[in-house]
Amino acid sequence: MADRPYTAVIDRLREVGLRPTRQRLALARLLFDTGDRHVTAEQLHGEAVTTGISVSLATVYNTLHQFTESGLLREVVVEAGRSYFDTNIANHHHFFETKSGHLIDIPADQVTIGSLPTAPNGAEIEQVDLIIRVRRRA
Amino acid sequence: MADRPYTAVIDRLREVGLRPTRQRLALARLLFDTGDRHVTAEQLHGEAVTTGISVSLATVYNTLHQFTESGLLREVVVEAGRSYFDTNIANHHHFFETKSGHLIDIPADQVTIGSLPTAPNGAEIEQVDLIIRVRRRA
DNA sequence: AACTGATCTAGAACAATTCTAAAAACCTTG
DNA sequence: CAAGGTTTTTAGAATTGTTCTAGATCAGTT
Ligand SMILES: [Mn+2]
Ligand SMILES: [Mn+2]
Ligand SMILES: [Zn+2]
Ligand SMILES: [Zn+2]
Repeated sequence: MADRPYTAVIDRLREVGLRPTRQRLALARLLFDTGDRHVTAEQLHGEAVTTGISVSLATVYNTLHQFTESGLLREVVVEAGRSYFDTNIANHHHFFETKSGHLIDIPADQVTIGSLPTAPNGAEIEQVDLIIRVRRRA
Repeated sequence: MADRPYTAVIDRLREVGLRPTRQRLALARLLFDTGDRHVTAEQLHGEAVTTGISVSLATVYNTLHQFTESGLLREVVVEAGRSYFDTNIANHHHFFETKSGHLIDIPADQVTIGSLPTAPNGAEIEQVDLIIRVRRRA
């Protein structure tokens, strides 16, 4: 990843059928080049701008949704007015720190969910979200 | 509950320190007189208006939040742009039908969550939300 | 009935997100 | 390597759900 740092990301986008445009590549690097993260659209847009990447907020939204539909990201809903996007697409759960709005991963093997009820009326389970809301003590 | 249908609701509001005003009583009856329900503010406002109850949307929001703070309701977050209020305050979980936006209760005893990880860094667990997202098959 | 704080209200304001339609970029083809 | 068709990006307007504001109304007390 030293002198051709984009090839991996380019391939990844091609695999899911998304053209590797300048803004998708830049956003992908912000998202995937460091470890797992949980970001909102405005956060990511802020980072891009700070990093000197010129990209519109509309494109950030478009890209986050495209990445989510392609399985590169997962959307986590914990607050009514805000969407988080999670670069960790492995099966896992979350602590949500109500006050700060921080999400913390819980590896799937640290939680045992047994005996799930069957989905109602021939519906199909898409995802199981476990969110543990915590409050930091004063 | 036949000829003095409001006394039960009045007492319930008094217990949590909320004055039994005309609009709070009317909304409480819409919420609690039939079985358990999951409603949004605008849904409830619509119902009130349809039933001939004159109440502003701001009051519906105020009331839902006051009821939630008082423990008469519980808020359920499943979609980024919308808040559901749940009249079932017993410990339980939810199916969420993505397409229709319907919530279906899962009694707590139908799910086994074992071995929860300890909350991070001296934080305190406030609530454990399990949401099973389902898609109805065509 | 008068008083006083609580509550209600219309409408403005707000925050996050989505939409629009025109410009720019991308990729294939000639 | 230019032209052409398609996809993508963009600024700004629009939309949605919710919250705020400040004046009017109401509930409970005297
Ligand atoms: Mn945000
Ligand atoms: Mn709604
Ligand atoms: Zn995560
Ligand atoms: Zn419920």
